[in-house]
Amino acid sequence: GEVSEPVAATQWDFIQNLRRWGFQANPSKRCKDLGQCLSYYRDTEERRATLPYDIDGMVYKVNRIDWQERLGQVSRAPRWAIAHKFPAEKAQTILNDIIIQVGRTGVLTPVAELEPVTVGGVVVSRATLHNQDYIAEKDIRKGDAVLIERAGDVIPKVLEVIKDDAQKRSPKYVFPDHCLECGCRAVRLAGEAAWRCTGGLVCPAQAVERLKHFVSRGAFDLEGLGAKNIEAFWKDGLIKTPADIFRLKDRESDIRRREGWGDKSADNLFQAIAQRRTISLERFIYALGVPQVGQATARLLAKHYSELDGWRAAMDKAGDPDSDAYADLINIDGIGESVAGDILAFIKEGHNREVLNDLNGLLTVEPFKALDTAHSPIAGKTVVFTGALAAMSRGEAKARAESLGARVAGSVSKKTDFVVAGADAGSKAKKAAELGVKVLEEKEWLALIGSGAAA
DNA sequence: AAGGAGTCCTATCTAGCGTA
DNA sequence: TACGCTAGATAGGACTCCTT
Repeated sequence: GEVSEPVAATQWDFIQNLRRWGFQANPSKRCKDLGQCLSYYRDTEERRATLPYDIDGMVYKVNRIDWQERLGQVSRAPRWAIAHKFPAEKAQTILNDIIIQVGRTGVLTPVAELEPVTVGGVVVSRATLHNQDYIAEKDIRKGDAVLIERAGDVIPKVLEVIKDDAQKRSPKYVFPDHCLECGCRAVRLAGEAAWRCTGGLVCPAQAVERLKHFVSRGAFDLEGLGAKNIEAFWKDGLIKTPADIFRLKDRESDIRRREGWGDKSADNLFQAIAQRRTISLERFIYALGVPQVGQATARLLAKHYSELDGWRAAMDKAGDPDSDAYADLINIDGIGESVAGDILAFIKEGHNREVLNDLNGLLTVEPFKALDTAHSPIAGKTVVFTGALAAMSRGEAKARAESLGARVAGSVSKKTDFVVAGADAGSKAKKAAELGVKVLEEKEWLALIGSGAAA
């Protein structure tokens, strides 16, 4: 922040002054050379577990502030300070069981149930096993002792099985060839890693996951109706299909009586639902949960077909692979045979047709609106966000950039026009520097999009 | 007032599709 | 081949609202 006079001439005195003024400061030490730095690093790593808070590493800083100023900074990273992170913490535990989760597209994902163990200050009890091949490659079996790690200090990962020759192991894990939720046959298509349940909307797990997707942020964005409530409402028969959400008002008294529900939460829910009776075509298409059709692809379809009725009519015609309608679909930049196949199969399926017809009478789907980007300074540019922004959430920043006609990408490449770096910008800012991509600080970015005035 | 349940958001990884 | 997009995984912190 701003100070009326320099706080100190050195980093060390700066911290001492802060302490004198009553601030709490992290432990620190003055070192005279690299060796002392590394030895303090090792000391700190040993003390890490006993600290009352989590750290993932430490920072070395040049002590003299006039030297700090002289060294300056490159893009976002100061040349007078550098982080030294601890290696990811590992832990050993027992893999009690392998369970199978069913996703909204029917993908069967194996998850390890672990004997709870503390890794880096956090109790881990589950970890994804990704797919059949992952389990086979590491020869993971029920009851094994396993080594786990929190990758990037967040996601738990099973690294390897710790083999003990004396120990008798359970038989090799056999991946199920049917869905454990609905009993339907499961298939693994050639060239794919995943097994899929063939039950479609008949499978309760898929039906619920589809509903969760329908109300999620990028889709209908119904606050007050998250994953837990969808499950509960489904179980109690309040919501079986997406259209039921818009008929919930008929069951209002049931909902107000529910445990954990008061007037405030019920009012909020009904208000959110009422607001979403009108929705943009791109959100509507995304909400359907067609495999391989995420936000970007839904937008392409909305843009190309403009209106819901037009899109549905075109998809019906495109069922014939020799039709012009099919050629038109395939010709959309970003849509190939595989994606088109999933869309057409979805539209053809009976349950999905019922859902679409049902929703038709309950909702107003707005035609696609082209953006007015004539005066936008960032129209057509590709931007990547990294680090934490102070002024707004990542989602908000993304929406703002997109509403101004920019594309928001997840990783930095040669095609990136600029990177917006918030606090703690990491590898992406580094990559941008390597590629010579322009890096904007948050302040510069806000100035560029003229956010000072905007609400 | 405190505690708990639910939601939202973010981080990272694996895998497959589509385009240039 | 490089890159963007989509999907499906787990955990934790901030926040809101309900119950006790």
